[in-house]
Amino acid sequence: MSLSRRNVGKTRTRDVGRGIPDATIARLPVYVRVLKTMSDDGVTTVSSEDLAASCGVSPAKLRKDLSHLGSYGTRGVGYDVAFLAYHVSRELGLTKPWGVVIIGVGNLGQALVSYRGFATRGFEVVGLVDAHPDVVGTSISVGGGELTVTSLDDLARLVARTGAQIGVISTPAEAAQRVADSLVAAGIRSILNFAPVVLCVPDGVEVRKVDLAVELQILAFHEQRRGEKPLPEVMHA
Amino acid sequence: MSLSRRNVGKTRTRDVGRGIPDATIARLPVYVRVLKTMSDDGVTTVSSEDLAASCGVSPAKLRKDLSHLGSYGTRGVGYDVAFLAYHVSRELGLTKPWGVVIIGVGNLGQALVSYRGFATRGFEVVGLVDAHPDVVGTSISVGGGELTVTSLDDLARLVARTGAQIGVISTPAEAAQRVADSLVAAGIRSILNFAPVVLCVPDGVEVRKVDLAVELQILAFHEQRRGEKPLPEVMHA
DNA sequence: TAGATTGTTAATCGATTAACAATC
DNA sequence: TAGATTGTTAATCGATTAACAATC
Repeated sequence: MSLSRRNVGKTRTRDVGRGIPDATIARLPVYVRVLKTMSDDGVTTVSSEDLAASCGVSPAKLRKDLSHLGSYGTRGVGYDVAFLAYHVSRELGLTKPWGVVIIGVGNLGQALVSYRGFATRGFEVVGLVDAHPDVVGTSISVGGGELTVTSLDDLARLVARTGAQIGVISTPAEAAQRVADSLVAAGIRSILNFAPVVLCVPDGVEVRKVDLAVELQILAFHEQRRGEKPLPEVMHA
Repeated sequence: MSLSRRNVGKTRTRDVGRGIPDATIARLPVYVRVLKTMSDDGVTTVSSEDLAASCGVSPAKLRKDLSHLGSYGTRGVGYDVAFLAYHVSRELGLTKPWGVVIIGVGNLGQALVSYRGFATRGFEVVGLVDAHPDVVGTSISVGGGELTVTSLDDLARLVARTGAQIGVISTPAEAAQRVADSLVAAGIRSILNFAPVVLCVPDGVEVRKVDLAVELQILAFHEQRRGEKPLPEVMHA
């Protein structure tokens, strides 16, 4: 997490709108998704107990999380699903669509381009960038339309023209830092990094990292631990 | 994180080998990767300060993390890169390769299959599974060889034959829970879930979830916050 | 011995949890 | 009013940090 973020101004009684804990923010998207699904299914009201169960958290944690946003429930009744969905969405900034530029149109990049989950949750891929001359100029279908892959040299113009706010790095590790520098130079301050490298960026730029192999390695650790104990009846005799 | 994990047996003076904090475990893969890169670059010794900088953490945190594994450094000198890399790898269970089965060979699934990062970090894709009849029976090239996509009905046999320990779910949301049930029935106890759903699994099964849209939403939140303050000179006058 | 750097301690900070008063 | 459920409080737990004694 960014070192530059601190809880300043703790004097206020209720921290509504400010100083929402990072752990809470990371869970809000889950709440939004589950609430919208419930809403689509025709559910109008839900208790913290039921909503928490659907979200895979404890009711206490859910209520605590929501209390940071304000008071959107009714004691003795529960939460209005649509009403709460709206307010959590708004808090996350999902009322307007966000423009995303994807840099690196290899295997992963192309999978991301055609990932339905982006469009359905408020993100629009507005630009594709690659360094490879063979790929630049190619057309790729995104959602409804088509996008032409741009050269990395044209990134700043692309960002200015499309108003993109988020950059996704899906290049090989070697290229990632250079791409990050270009993104920052182009005015992007939110980066999602799939390359297995620690990026250096100036203060004020937010980087989130997804490393698929890291996730597998954490699973492997637990798997190994599980394997240490069992079969206790056959102690190498 | 799994509710079933607790720090039991705190009586020991040093918790080497047991009770490593979850936060530490999540960082170990980063240390391993950076150490291996350094080792490949011919670096033989490194201080906690330099290694921490390369890993994007503080030196204090790095030393604290490593202290949970044992005492692999030399005071006044630093850490032997290869030696430390080996021991952290071993702790994570990366000395033997792990078999991975990927369920859902759509866009994301195919990107995962051809992701170099798996093989290079100790994971081998040993099975591909899909529900769609058109895809079952198809051959897909993985690393060196080829794999034939199997039907979901044959999952248990596939797992038994290949000895796979980890299941990756890259299906649409609707199919994910059923796939998880099949994986558990087939004996898999480590699942990496890319579908945007909260999976229900029995105790003892470890699930990690990667939700690409969630990462973007967290970025959007911060981006929105950033946008609230600026341009203070032009207060809608 | 003097300088460097680890491994550990203790203090701080943030997140989770359980319990309950407020209130529909 | 009685029953239900939120929003808040206070206690607990775990993670981070800074400082330093141990020791190469």
